[in-house]
Amino acid sequence: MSKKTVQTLEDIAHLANVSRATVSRALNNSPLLSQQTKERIQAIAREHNFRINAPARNLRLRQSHTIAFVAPAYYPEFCSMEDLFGLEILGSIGNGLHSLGYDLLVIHHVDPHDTAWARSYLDSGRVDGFVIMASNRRQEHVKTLMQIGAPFIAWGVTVPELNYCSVTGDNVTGGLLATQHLIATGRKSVAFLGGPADELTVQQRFEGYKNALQAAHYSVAPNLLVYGDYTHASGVAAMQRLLEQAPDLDAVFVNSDLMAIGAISVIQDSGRRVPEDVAIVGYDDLSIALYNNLPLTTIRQNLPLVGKLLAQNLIQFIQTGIVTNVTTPVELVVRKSA
Amino acid sequence: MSKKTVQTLEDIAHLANVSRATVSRALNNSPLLSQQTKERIQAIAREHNFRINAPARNLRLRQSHTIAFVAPAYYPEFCSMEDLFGLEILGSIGNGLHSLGYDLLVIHHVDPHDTAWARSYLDSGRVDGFVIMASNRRQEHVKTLMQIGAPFIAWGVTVPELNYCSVTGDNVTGGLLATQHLIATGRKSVAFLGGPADELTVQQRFEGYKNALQAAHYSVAPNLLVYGDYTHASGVAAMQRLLEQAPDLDAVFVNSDLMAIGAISVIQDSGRRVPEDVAIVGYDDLSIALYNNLPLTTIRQNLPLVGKLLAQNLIQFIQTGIVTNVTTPVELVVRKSA
DNA sequence: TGCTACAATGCAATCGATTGCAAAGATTGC
DNA sequence: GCAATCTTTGCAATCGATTGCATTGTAGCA
Repeated sequence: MSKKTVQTLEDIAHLANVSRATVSRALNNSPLLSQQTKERIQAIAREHNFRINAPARNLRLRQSHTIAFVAPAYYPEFCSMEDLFGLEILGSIGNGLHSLGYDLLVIHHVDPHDTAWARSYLDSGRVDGFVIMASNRRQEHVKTLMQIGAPFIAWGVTVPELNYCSVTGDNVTGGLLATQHLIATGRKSVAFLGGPADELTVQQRFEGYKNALQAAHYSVAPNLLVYGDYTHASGVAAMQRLLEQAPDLDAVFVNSDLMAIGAISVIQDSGRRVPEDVAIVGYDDLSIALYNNLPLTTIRQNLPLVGKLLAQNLIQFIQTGIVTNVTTPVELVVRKSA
Repeated sequence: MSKKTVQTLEDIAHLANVSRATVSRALNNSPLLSQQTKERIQAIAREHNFRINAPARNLRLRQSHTIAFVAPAYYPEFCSMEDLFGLEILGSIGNGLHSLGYDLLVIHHVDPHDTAWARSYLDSGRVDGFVIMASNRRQEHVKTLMQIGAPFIAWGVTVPELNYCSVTGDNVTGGLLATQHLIATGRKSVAFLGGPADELTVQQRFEGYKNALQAAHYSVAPNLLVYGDYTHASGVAAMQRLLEQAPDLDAVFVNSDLMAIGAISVIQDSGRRVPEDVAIVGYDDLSIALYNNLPLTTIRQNLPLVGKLLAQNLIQFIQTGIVTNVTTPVELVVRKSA
């Protein structure tokens, strides 16, 4: 348990018989040094297990090499789909950042109207930028961050007229794949249980749904359309409405796994069977989709890719100012519910 | 979007017509300053929305005010109960740390045999300590961290003979509550589907199970005992064995929600109904327990409290060296499966 | 040999907050 | 009135890494 004795550049400098400056250049692979010297010093540093002091470096360079993930507020008694989704995505962001030499800080933001939190983290030099989960409900965040000029990237469809980095799933294709699958398996009356109707995300999924129906010469019936807010409870309520409006439906494309699970319970309570009488396709492929008692057929977002892109593109923006808006692919995962 | 002009102590010092030193003391509430001066300076700082520069402070104080949460390795294709549990606990740790003025860094640790990661974070001054999820399988981590003298706190039963901080659920009571509930609702043959048999956690839950049985004058039958590894798949396998060994059981106390869900599917596939024919009690009360198609009766760990304690006690240890080992309460949550 | 050009390295200031010590000012006691 | 004491504040060194500029050393060329 010997305490580390080689802690600073100075220490390495002594060992190598050079100056601090040279060690610094060697470790940063500066072209000013001869290859030979660099290698010699790097070897010594490695040998002594040298780790550069982050606070000192951050102070000097005026950057923290740290990105904050702004987690949705945490309510133990209320767990929305976004919370679960956010948690599942966290890991892949961490991986992406790590390979770029950045650390991941998690901050729990409570009050969406509070504008001080971002400044506070930025001004104090603790983070270089933010990753936020931006549904429409959180557009506030986007606007706040834009206003204070904070570097950030958002998951979700870009708010029109605002120019910022984003990564979003291919919602149109998602809606298309889900609906095509239901049609292909012989369903005749396919309903759409969406997230909030005013969200672009939801409108895009609806477009995919509509396209698939039209391609199969199905009509888009208004009584087959309902909306929730991604939560389990809203899925239950929406499904109840749907069954009243269209008792003879035989399939539902649901905009989240959590709502899908709620919907399934309503359908089963009504005496119908899933998937025999009514087929269900969910969205996101959270772990609950797989582990649900009736494993969910669902649209999988490529979370590892999403996380990697969020990390890479944010850092690119910070370093170069280039704004990127990318769309990630989705795929259909067929399990038991459809 | 005016760029901040008041960035440093120096700036505040000018505004207040005092020196850097005085401003520093005022903000740190030093007793060396008169109350009047402190308030005046604090007011100015607040007014100008001053945030102290973290890297500079960290450099000078040789501490980062940041704690690392060591997340279990992230495998997109394999999501163990511990991963989910870890993710759900993350939020509450963050809250606990935040109220103590600490930040939360998430690090994804890949290789359990790699011993360099901890040193690396510590030596570089990026974090002051670690929170780890320590099941038996991860005892390696505990030993590694002890060896290098890293400050840390672990979730889980303490490894015997090692002296470190820990927080763990009241497993004996958990086992007791679950089993008592099953007995109280008239079950006659209550099985135990545990995690790994060599884990202390599991042994404690078994003790609670045994105590409840004995108090009700039930016998502890060896054919009612099986073990898994917390994963869904292992729950399925274990339940199959159980049904062979004891086809007439009418209740199972399962050591994790994920295994419970697997067990339920096996039971249903065998033509039995849950809870009518076989009652199931899970463990942890993860979100999947609530949202499962058949909502799980389970033992809830008080995650908000757990997170708070992990945060508080780790920081206490860092500051004072006091080693604490606390046990947090659990409660029975009755839903549909038992 | 003498001069220029350039490669390799070192010096020292800098980033911003903290703190031991010194100094200035206020108060008390005699 | 003056020294002694206490309160309040400032000076300046310090933490460790980076980098513009200066310096030393070496090679090339006439």
